[in-house]
Order: sequence, then structure tokens, then C-alpha cells
Amino acid sequence: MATIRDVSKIAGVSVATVSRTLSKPDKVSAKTREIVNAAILETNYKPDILARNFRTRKSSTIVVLVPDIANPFFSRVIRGIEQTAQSLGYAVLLGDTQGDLERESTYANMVNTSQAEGIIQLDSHNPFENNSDVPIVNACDCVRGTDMPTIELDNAAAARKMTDYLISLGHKNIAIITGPLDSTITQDRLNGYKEALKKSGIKFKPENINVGDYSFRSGMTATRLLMKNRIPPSAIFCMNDEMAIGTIKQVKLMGLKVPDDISVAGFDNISFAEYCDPPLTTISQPAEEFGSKAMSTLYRIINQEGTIKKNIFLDFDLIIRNSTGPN
Amino acid sequence: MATIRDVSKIAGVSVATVSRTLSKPDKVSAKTREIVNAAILETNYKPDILARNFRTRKSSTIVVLVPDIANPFFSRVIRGIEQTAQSLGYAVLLGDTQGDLERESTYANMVNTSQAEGIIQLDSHNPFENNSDVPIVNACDCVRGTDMPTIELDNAAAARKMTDYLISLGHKNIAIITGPLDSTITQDRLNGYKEALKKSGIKFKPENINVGDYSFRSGMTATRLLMKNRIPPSAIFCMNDEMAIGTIKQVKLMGLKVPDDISVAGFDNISFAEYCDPPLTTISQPAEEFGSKAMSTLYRIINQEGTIKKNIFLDFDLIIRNSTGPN
DNA sequence: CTTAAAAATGTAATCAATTACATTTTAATT
DNA sequence: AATTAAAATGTAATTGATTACATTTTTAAG
Repeated sequence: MATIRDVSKIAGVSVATVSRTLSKPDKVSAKTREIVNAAILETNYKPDILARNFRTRKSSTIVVLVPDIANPFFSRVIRGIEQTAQSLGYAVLLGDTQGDLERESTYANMVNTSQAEGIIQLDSHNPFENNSDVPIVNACDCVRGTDMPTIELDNAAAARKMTDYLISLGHKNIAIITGPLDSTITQDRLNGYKEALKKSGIKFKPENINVGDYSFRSGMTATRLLMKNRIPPSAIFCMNDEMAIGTIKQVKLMGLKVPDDISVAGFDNISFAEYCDPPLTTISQPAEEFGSKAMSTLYRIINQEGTIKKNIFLDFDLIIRNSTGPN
Repeated sequence: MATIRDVSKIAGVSVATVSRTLSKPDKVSAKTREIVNAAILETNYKPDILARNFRTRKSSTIVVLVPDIANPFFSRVIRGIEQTAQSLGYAVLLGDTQGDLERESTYANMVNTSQAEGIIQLDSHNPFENNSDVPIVNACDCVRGTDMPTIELDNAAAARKMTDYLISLGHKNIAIITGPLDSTITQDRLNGYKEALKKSGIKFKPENINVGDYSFRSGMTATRLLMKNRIPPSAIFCMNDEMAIGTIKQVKLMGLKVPDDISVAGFDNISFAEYCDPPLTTISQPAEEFGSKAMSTLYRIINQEGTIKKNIFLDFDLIIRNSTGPN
């Protein structure tokens, strides 16, 4: 492999000039630039990125911490991250934590060792005990009470909107299948749900809450339990689309019809939501935008450019399809 | 940040000893090891990975080239890659190419600049014009006629099995919705389909082939066209589950029933396949295993350990659900 | 107690780029 | 033509770990 010295020798200039030709071409005269570029071609010189990274203390790499890459919502977020990262000259290291704190901190520490310049955390957990000065952005499921910048949805408002909509259809006994209770998203959405009930003068019943884990199966299980309530719900609001699809399956399995007997609503608007039967009423989230906003914010933090908004809220939409109907 | 020299000064040993304590502790006496470790704790020393990478010419990083991370099959493959990579001490750089050759070669070149030690390519395309000596493994959709090791399915056999099964149900007019024609997977599966027809003495009709792009929508469009055939098919075999789900939707939209009027089969066995209505008959592929096998093979290539099997074939399964029935 | 071999440790070069600072060349002005 | 400022280029230090080779210490054998 040719080094910058080989190039400089052939071009008859110093290594500094070669280096400048590559990184600050306007500091080099047109004539020398040509000579150097010719020498680069001749030697097929490729800068050694490891040497450059080492010298400049920059890896042009960021780490994404994601609870599960196979989750269709997260994989879209990551697509957004990757695209923006690429356009900003950054590479994306994938840290699929599977909820394991040890794996999370292994990846998070890559910043301390300069392997990565920053972190995008998609889980509601601060990977650093005390607020550190590591560049980090928290997206999608965001922790409260840290000074990490966040890219989030107004989850309470979204859940309120969905609950309001179900109430407007005449439902009074609305069950909710949540995500894990320690997640901020779950808490916010639960609050929104309760607020909407209260506003409409509907009494909140604890038996109408069931905890899931975002999987199809947990949607089915939770539904089975909810339907055993003394007064079974006439509508079930799930905190993601997979659980809602599990719910639809379970409801059908019990010989009931969606939405005639029971309305089902989801959250996320994954691509499958439009194709299940009946198509799913849900809240759409701009998944790719979460990713690109998180990446561009992280970029500004790393490079200390412009001002950083502490909390960025993205828009959601209530997507009404046929899984919900009048009570 | 403390350097290895700070540690060596405090421990009263040479930098070589500190380095050895970290990388080859058995070459250091127990006593010195203790002293050095104490000094490491005291200084909170973390080895500078950039310096180490530079010196050792290793980045402990590999690149995954994937056509689309948001595809649920690929995201599972990547989960398998990531898990195995982590256990082997490698980090995974995500290269979502979106089918763009330029982005692909940008990522592929990271190996030439030592940013990555190897590549896992999930697309049927050789990112290097001429067979290079870059460590690379080709998984899932594999190119023919290169010397890249592959991790693949016997796609022809799988398609044959599915077609045989449909024939065994009494279907004679079986349509197929393919992926892009330049993909090896598509070609192999198409061959398997044709072989099965031939074996059963069924004449292959070109009008029964329609090309899709693996999206729900293309499944719908292709189905609409196929149903306009002079003799519409009684079964439709789709080369992935998304298109099959689109097909089911379109069939229902036309007022027909699955499987009573038309049988629909998919490929991949993504998690939704079990939850759509009716549940989808499909071919299951060991997605995570594709990933882990690809990673462990790449590891052996990079580190020149053991022998490398040129082509590894994984098992598939015909999963019979309710989207297919007798003609 | 020697002596040889093995184990432990130390010295200093090395990796390939970047860049502060020094020097030379060019351009502009009088 | 002389002077000065600006632009271009060069010199050599620097980054932090690894490691070949040299040296010292320990262990084992006679």
C-alpha cells in the first residue's frame, strides 16, 4: 500500500502538501494540486483512515443503541439514521442490546475509547450513570430527568387523541395493552389514556390495563385475559401495532368480529398495519425522521455547530382504518 | 486521558509491561500484574483503541452490505450477524445500500482503507469488479461465478417443494410473483418452480409469471394483472411474504376468498406470516443463522483459522398454514 | 555454587497521517 | 527595483500503543 510519503516523493513535494491537497485543496496552488493528484493516481494511494483517525482523534463513527433491530419500527428509525449519517460522512455502528445493560455499556464505552464520536440511544435508559459529556441523543423512547437532548413524540397527546377517538365512537369500556412499565413511552401513553377518560367523565378501571412486551404473542395473551373481565372491553388500544395484530387474531379466535364486536387500535403505523385484516387504526410516527433528526442533532453536538434544541417533538397522525367502529 | 506511559510511570515498569499485562497477561509475573492493574485502576486508564487499531492494522470491525435494513427478513439476519460479531469481539458497521451501487462501493472500500476487516454482502452482487483478496462472505442472495464463499439456501429446491405442494393440492394453473429478475434468488426459485411443473407434466405458461419488487404493493399489482389472464390462476406463489400478504389483500378486494377461490403462498416466514388472515403458507428460512454463519465464516477468513467451506447451505421448511387449500 | 535455560522486563523503533511553525515563493504596491 | 504582505510549501514533531530485540532476573539442573 502506497503511503503519503510515496506520493510526496513521486510528486516531488512534501508530505504536508500532499496532505493539504487532500483535505484543504484551496491551500494548494492549482499547479501542485495537479501534480499531486497525478501522483496519487499513479500510486493508487488511499489515505490510511486508521492513521488519520488516530492522529485527528476522530473516528467519524457513531453508535446506535437499539433494543431490537428486528423490530420493524426501529429498523426504519435506523434506516433514517444511516441515511443521514452517510450524507454527513459518518459510519453507523450497530449496537443491538436486546435489553441487556452490559451489552449496552460495552457499546456506550466505545465513545470513551474514541472508537465512536457519539451515541444515539433508542431506549429509555441513560447508558452513563452520571451525566457525562459524551455526545449523545435520546430518540423515540426518552428518559426523563437527564440532560440528554431528545427526539420524541408527545406520546401522552397521541394516546389522548386515540382514546378520544374511541370515546367518540361511543366506547366507554376501553382497555389498554401497554409496553413494559419502566419505559417512558408506556408511562406517557398511559397518562394520555387516563386523561382522555377523565375528561369524558369515564371512570378508569385498573382491570382494563394489561402489560405486554410489544410482541404479537403478548397481544394475544393480554387480550385473552382482558376478555375475562367481568365486563369485557368494547375497544382495545395497544401500544404498538404488533400487539394490536395479536389482539385482532385473538379476538377472531374467540369467534368475535373486529370491529363489530370489538374495536382494536394500534400505535406506530408499521407497513403491515395497512395490510392486516381489517386494516389497523393506529397512530403514525415518522420513523425515518426520528432517525435523521437524531443523527443531525448528534452531528451538531459533536461538531459544536449551531444551537441544540433540548427536546424536539415530531408530529403524529391518527390513521383511521377499519379495525375500529362504533360501539 | 491517561496513556500507557502514565500507567507505566506510576507502576514503575516499562510501557511494554503494561501493554503485555493487558494483551498477554500470562507473559507477566503475578506480582507485576497486580501492580500494573492497580496503576490502571488508579489512573482510570482506558487503552486508546484508535492508537491500537492504527498500530495493529486491525479495526475489529466488519461491514454489512444490506439492500434494505427495514426489510424484516434482513433485519433478522443482521441481528444474527450482530450477536455473533459481538461474541467474537467485532463491531458491525451498517451499510444500507438501498440498491445504490455507489453507496455499496463506498462501504466496500472501507476494507481497502483498513476501516473494516471484512464484508458481509446480503445482495447478489460482487462489490469488487475483479475477484479481490478482501475478506468477504456472500449470504442470502448469492452471486454465481465468483470465489466468494456463500451462505445460502437451496432456493430451487425450496421453490420446487412449494410448487410440488401446491400441485399436490390439485392446482394446475399456478402463478408466481417473482423478485427482481437480476437476483440469483429469483432465478433459482423460478427454476425450481419450472422444474416442479415439468416433473408433473404441467405446461409452463409465461403469462403466469409476474415480476415484483418484494413490496406489499407490488404483490397487489401483480395479482391484479395475473387475475386478468385468460385463465386466472388457482394458486399464487410469491417469492416473499410481503408480496403474498399484498396478494391476499388484493384477492379479498376482488371479492374472492383465500384459500377457497385462490391459494396463496409466500417465502421467508416472517413473523407476520403467522398473524395475517388467513395465516400464510410459506417457506421458513433460518434468518438469524444466515447471519451468525456468515459472521463466523468471515471471522475464520479474516483470521485464517480452520478451513472455509466454499458454499454453506442452510435448511428450509415448508410451513403449511391456511392460505393454501385444495383446488 | 555454577551454569544454562527460561521467564520477565526494558528500550526504542515503528505505524502513517496531520499540523504548528518556519521558510520560500509569488503578488501587490509604491 | 525595493518593500511588504500574502500565499504556498517544507520541516519535523506528534499522536499512543505494539513489539522486535536486548537485557536482566528467576528457576532448574548438575
